[in-house]
Amino acid sequence: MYEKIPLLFGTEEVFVLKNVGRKASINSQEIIDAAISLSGPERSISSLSLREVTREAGIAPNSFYRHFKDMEALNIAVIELAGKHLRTIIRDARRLIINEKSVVRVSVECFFNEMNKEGSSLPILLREGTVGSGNFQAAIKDQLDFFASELQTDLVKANEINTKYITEDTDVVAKAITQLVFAMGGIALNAEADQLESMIEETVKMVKFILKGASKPIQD
Amino acid sequence: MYEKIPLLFGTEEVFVLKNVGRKASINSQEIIDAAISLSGPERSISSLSLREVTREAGIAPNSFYRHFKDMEALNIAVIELAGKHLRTIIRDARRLIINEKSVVRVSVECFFNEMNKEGSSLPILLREGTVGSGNFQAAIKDQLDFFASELQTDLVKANEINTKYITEDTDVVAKAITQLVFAMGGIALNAEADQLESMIEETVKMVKFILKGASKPIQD
DNA sequence: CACAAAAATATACAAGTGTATATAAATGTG
DNA sequence: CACATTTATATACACTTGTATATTTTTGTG
Repeated sequence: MYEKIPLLFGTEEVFVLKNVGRKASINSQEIIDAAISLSGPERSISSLSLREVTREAGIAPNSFYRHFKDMEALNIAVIELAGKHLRTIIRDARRLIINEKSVVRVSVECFFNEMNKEGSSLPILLREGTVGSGNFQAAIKDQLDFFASELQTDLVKANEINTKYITEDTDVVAKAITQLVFAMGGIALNAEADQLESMIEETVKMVKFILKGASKPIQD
Repeated sequence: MYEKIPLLFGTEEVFVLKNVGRKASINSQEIIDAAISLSGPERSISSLSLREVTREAGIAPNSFYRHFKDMEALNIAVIELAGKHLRTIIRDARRLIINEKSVVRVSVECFFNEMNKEGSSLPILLREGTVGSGNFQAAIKDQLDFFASELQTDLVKANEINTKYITEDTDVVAKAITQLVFAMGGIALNAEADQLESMIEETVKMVKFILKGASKPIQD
């Protein structure tokens, strides 16, 4: 798709990528969307066949290779997309936290609501557990670690502000909350819509238990 | 394999199952074992093909049908077996609890150790997350609910004995601990052997946080 | 308008799949 | 020993899969 064009830039020779020939009419995103729409409660992303995905995307099987090396590459791309999605959700959730509602409740509610939106990529991150190729699993682990790491940062900050209690072992607490919320989210995916509210309530309780259990009064 | 034999038993007609014809030389257990040995970190049980399993078991593909209706039936049988396995482990763990070591530590250690034994069916219960046919997922959910329910019973008992603190919301606490231990177990499956000890330590901490966070002093 | 380059498709093939049907092997009973 | 009955295998078929190779379609550039 691209051609390297040498240019003299000052004394340095640089290259510019130049587009020649036919423009790509198939978008990688369309393939990703097809994979997401095919995956569901009964179907994990890592079990989809190349032909299934291209069929859903409405393209020829071989066209796939212009965009991804193989199915593993596609699956990892989907996971990374879902991770990005997740981060924007949580960032947005923080903005909603004015003062009255608890941080925990707002975050969990955002998480669960976003997860139930049509075409969301979040469910994939929750469903795909601990199976798949090594690289695929590593990609999922990276996203969870990312989530946990941001959460830990928040806990540390909260410790600096709070004047009465501090949270111990912020790394373990962040990991525990992450695992728990993701596990509960995964269950909620298969639950009925009318059970969602009570599952949110349960998850909030669980997270609060962890936070309370990991806190101790400051001694001075 | 069996023939219904009508018998007059008092005034009631009853049936006795009688074995005629060829004795079964293929054991269902062998097929189950084949499935377990084929599943691993890179391969979920629900993604195995019928022919793969029969090949591993050393039998003809069609012989499979004498023992299971289809792959879903086999997968569910494996899950139920793993569940039984899990229950005996936890029962044994309780016997080990004399007094010095904490209940939490002993249970978690047993869980993690058993999970790493060669040919253990436990990993399947941890790996297979929230994908697969409806019946298959329901089978997994049943096992986790069973685990959580036993745990809740223990918590209620502990409340009756303990004279200073009681645990609130024992159902939510049991569910949280179950989800957390299973999630951590799933991660540990893919971890290096030398990280196992620290993961046990982390899990113990997490569970204690939940228990502590859900407890309050008795007021009289 | 040619012409080259890239994108997308068409065709093809070997390998694997679930399972229907037919056959063979093994076993208890008369 | 037959004979019925059940277990297990053999063969076969239609279908799906990943991908190699060849071809067509589309586009930018001279």
